[in-house]
Amino acid sequence: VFCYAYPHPAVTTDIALFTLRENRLHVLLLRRALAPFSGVWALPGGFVRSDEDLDSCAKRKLAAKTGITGVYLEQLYTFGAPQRDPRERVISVAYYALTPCTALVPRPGQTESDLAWVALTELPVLAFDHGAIVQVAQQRLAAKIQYSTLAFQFLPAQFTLSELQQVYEAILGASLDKRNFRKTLLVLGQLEPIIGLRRTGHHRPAQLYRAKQRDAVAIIK
Amino acid sequence: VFCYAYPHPAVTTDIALFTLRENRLHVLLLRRALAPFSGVWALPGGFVRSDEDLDSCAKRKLAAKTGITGVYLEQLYTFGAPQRDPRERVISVAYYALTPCTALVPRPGQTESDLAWVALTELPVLAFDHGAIVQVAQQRLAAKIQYSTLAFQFLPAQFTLSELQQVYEAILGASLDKRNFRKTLLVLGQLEPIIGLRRTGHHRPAQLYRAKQRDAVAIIK
DNA sequence: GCAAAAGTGTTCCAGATACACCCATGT
DNA sequence: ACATGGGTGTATCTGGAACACTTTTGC
Repeated sequence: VFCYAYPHPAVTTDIALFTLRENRLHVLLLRRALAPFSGVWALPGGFVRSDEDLDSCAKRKLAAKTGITGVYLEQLYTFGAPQRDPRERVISVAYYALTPCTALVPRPGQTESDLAWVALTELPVLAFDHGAIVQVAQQRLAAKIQYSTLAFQFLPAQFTLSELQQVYEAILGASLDKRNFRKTLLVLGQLEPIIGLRRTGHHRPAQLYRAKQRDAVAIIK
Repeated sequence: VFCYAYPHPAVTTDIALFTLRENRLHVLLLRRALAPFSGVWALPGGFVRSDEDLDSCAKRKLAAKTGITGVYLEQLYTFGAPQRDPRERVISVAYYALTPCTALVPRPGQTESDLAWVALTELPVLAFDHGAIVQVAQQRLAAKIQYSTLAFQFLPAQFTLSELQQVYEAILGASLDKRNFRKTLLVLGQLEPIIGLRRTGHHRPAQLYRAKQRDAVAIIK
C-alpha cells in the first residue's frame, strides 16, 4: 500500500474521441462492466501512473481500451468536483481526440463489455460527469475548427473538397456556401491537389487533395 | 496517515496573478521559504483539499497567500510531468487571474518571506515549472484579450479610454491607433460614459467610463 | 437524356486600417 | 505661450457573404 501524511486524490485522464460517420459527429463510448456505474456508458480513460505524464496517460488509455493510436490529442480541461466519483476523490484531466472514421475497428478491452461510436444527437446519460466533458469538448471543437486546421484530422490522407466541407458543416451544424468554402480553404495554402480523382456515384469525379502538414494543426487567423 | 492500494499523486493549484503597473505586465510571485527551491521565486498555490473543487482551491490559496479576493480567475492548463516536483509526484492545475493594480497591497503569508509584483520582462528563474506556466498564461492572455472583454479586469470600476488602450497595448506588445481603438470599443456596446472626469497632469481632463458588466467577461467576435 | 455531384467568378457590404488636427488644462 | 495628453471624421482597403450555371460522369 501507499501512504501519505495527508489525503491524496486519484487522478485520471478521460478522452472524448470524436469522429464523423455519415456526416454526423460521433464520440467513442465504453459500456462499463464494473461498479460504479456498471452498465452505463462512459468515456475511455483511467488512472495516471506515477511515472507517466498526462499526455502519455491519455494515449496509453486510448490504445489500451480501444486499440486506437496516432490520433490528434489535446488537453481539454480538468474536472475536479469533490463528489464526481462516488468511490473516492478523483480528479480527471480531460482530453479530446479526433480521428477519421476509416479503418477504425474498435475492439473492446478486457474490463468493458461494449465499445461503440455514438452520435452526439443520441447521447445517452453518461457515467460520472462525462456528459459535461463531452459538451465542453464539442464547444471547443466548434470554436477551434474556425481558426485552425483541426478539421483535417477527421479525414484520411486524401480527400475531396466536398468531404472537407461536410466536416465543417457537421461540426458547425450549419450549411456553407460551396464556392466561398473552396475559395477560403484554397487561399489558406494548407491544401494541395494530388494526382487522382475520387469516383463515386453517377456523377463527375472529384479532385483529391492532401493536407500539406498532416500531423500538425496550424492556427490560422 | 492516508493509505491507498496504488500510488496517488498530490494535486495542487498554482495561480499566475497578473496586473499592470506602469503599463507593463506584472505577475505576483512569492519567494519560497521552505525546501524545495527555498529562496526561489514561485507562483502562489498549494494542495487541493479533499472536499473542495479546483476553482475554490485556487481562490483559497490566492487569498491565503496574498490576501487578494474577488479577482477574475480561469483555469489555464494542467501540468503533470512526473519529475516537476522533486518531493513526490505533484500534478498542478494552473490558473491565471487578473486584477487592477489599485489598492493592491500584497501581504506575505506565513510560509513565505517575500511577495512581489515582477515585470514579465524581468522574470527571474522560477521554481518547479512555474516559468512555463507563466509563459502559457501570457499567451492565453494575449489571445483572449482579442475576442473578449478580458481587458476590463485590469482596470478599476472607472477608467478612461486612454487607460484602456494602454492595457491593450501592454498585453499585445504593440501600439494601437487612438481613433480606431476608441471607435471599435465604443461600438462594442460594453462601455458607458459616466459623469466624471479624470484630471491628471497639465492637460485636458478625460471622460470616465465604466464596463456595463464588470463581473462577467463577454466573448466578442 | 437524365440524375447527381463537381467545379467555377463577380458583386456587394461591413469591418478594419491609415491618417492629422483642434481642445482643454496646468504651469 | 506652451507643453501635454484628450478628443474627433473620412477615405480606403480587405475579407466575408450572397448568388447560378456549366461540366463530367454512370445509368
